Amino acid sequence: MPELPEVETLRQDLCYLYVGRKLEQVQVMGRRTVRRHSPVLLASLEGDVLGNVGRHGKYLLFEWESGRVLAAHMRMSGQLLAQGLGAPLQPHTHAVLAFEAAGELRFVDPRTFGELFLSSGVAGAPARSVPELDHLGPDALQVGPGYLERVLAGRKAPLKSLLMDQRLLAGIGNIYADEICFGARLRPDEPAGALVRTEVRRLARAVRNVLRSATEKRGSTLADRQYVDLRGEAGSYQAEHRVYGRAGQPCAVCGQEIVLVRFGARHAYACLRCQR
DNA sequence: CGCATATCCTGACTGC
DNA sequence: TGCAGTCAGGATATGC
Repeated sequence: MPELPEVETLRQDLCYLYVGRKLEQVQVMGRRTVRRHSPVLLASLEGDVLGNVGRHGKYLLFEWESGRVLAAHMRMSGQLLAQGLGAPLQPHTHAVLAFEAAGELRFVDPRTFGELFLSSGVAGAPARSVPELDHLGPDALQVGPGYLERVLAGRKAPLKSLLMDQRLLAGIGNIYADEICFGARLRPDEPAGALVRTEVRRLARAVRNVLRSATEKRGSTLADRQYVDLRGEAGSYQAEHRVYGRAGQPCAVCGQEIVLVRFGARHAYACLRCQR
């Protein structure tokens, strides 16, 4: 389930493989994948040249030379895969973009939560020019301590819930929320508004450090291999996870057992000795 | 408004 | 071995 580091890895590879290439043919098989508008609208991109691939939070933004923007979100099980022209279609392939002399880009998604849509906005301008994404907060790599202090003040919801709230900051999901809380030495189930200034500063540093390091390692690929890169290869940040999925294992810092903390219907992995 | 909960969906896993 | 039940959790809708 791609979060910011995985989506950023996809973005970089997409730029390398497809920017400057002409889109030859679009096929949409999954009605649910293209659900915001008629699937045939995507075919109007045929003949367009890819100018850039941007990202805001977990959204990929394909910016075409015509000025149009194709947005993609993988949600839980979506994958973007680069394949040779006409290679056998794997199950749950919902869309295929065939590029001139660059093979096919395929959207594969068993659970069909992911989506593709052509934005009513225009490329070239900042991400704000995609009106469908207006509700998102700033990209998580762009936020600093001042912003976090402002949006967390007075909030009673658990810190982890707010870190994952895309309206506050965009790009953090389940795995990195846990790793960020550990990096900041803060309890994920603590009311977010209870943080004092030095703690918010630690949080801002952890957001940046964890997301940066994870992107350098090309993201996290778990045993279910729900996230793999364009070539189907795994990331390697899972080896650096300090708490996520490590219940029962000793904390790398203090040796105390990592536990699964439950709060409401949610849960988080944490070291309760290191984290407040 | 803020916060919690149900929903979408398939595949992997658990327990009988 | 098979099969029902549970869980995974990103975004959105709705309920309080």
